[in-house]
Amino acid sequence: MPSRKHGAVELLGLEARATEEDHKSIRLWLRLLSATNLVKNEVQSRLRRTFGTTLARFDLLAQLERHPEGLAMGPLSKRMMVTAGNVTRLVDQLEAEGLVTRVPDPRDRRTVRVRLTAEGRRRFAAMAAVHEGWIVELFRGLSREDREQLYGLLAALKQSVARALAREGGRAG
Amino acid sequence: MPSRKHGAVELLGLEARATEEDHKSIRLWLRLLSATNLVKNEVQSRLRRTFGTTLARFDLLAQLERHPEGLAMGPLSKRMMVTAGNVTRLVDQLEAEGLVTRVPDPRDRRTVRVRLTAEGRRRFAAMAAVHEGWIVELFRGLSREDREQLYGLLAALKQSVARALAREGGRAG
DNA sequence: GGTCAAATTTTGACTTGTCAACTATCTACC
DNA sequence: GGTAGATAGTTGACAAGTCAAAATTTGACC
Repeated sequence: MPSRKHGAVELLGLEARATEEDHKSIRLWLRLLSATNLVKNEVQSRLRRTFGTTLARFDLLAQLERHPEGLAMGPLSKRMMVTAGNVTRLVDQLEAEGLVTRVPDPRDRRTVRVRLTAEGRRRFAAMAAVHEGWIVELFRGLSREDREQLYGLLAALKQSVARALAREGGRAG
Repeated sequence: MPSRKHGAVELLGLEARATEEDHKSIRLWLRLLSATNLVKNEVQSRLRRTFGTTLARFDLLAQLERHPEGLAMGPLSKRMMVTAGNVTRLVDQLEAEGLVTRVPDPRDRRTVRVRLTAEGRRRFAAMAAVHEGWIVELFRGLSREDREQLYGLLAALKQSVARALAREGGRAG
């Protein structure tokens, strides 16, 4: 039966191609992770050497700087993409250093708003300027078009993940 | 002096445009970080729920799987992009679980080669198949062209960072 | 052949992160 | 207005990461 044999060969071809595509997704993910780690490790090490601080603290200050009215722990942890328990302790430290304050919310006594102090704003501004220079330098090898394409593709990736999680969530909970 | 005034306006325009581009680099970096964290947090949580393991251990096993002859601590830590001190303790745990072994190198008694045990190979294979499915699903919303473009742009980014570090290293060390 | 610097791994002290359990408060409903 | 369940934050136990200092071995040079 030549037609059956032909069909089997085609099926095998399809399967091989699918597997090939799957491996490509893994390689893409590994490359995404390693590119990010490359930048992150470098920024981390420079923040430490130059300002004696960490990326987590810098990130926390950056979030607060964009919200002068302050942010509650919950939203703050969402924006930082870490758990609330982690943020609690970061805020403890930054509060002890005098860079942020906890302001009780009169409307809801469960929540606290975290705000930059004047000193925190001053210190962050100094670091942010230098930090921006580092990033510009590290990304300088990409053309403006490359940067814009990458920016767009990362948005598409975030959407892709969000949709996958929605499918998952719709099924399970 | 209209020409001088005109020049000043042009200069201002250039500076504003430069600052604009700088901010775009920062936004690109933040988006890269958040896209990566999105995937990483999800994979991390699934590895935990499904297999009771962590991304660090999974990654370590994955590196060893690609090197059946074993890897010394140094190269292993470079590939995982973490410090050797960290890898020492991860290997301690995986060795205690019977998934890897430390093999002394007869050529150089300072180094140890870390290898997968049969059990380690078996366990990793089971996890890797499921893991690949997760990644494929999370990246499914990107077209094949998008994935290939992203793959290329991430390579360009890694090169850009490497060149920036080389410039830096050439100057400082 | 001895010494001194470089390389490899480990260890200790610390920060960042997770999860699960706990406390306190709020909201909705009876 | 009292109770039940959801929501906000903190805490404890632990995993994963950092750096710097120690221990051991190697290699090169005099």
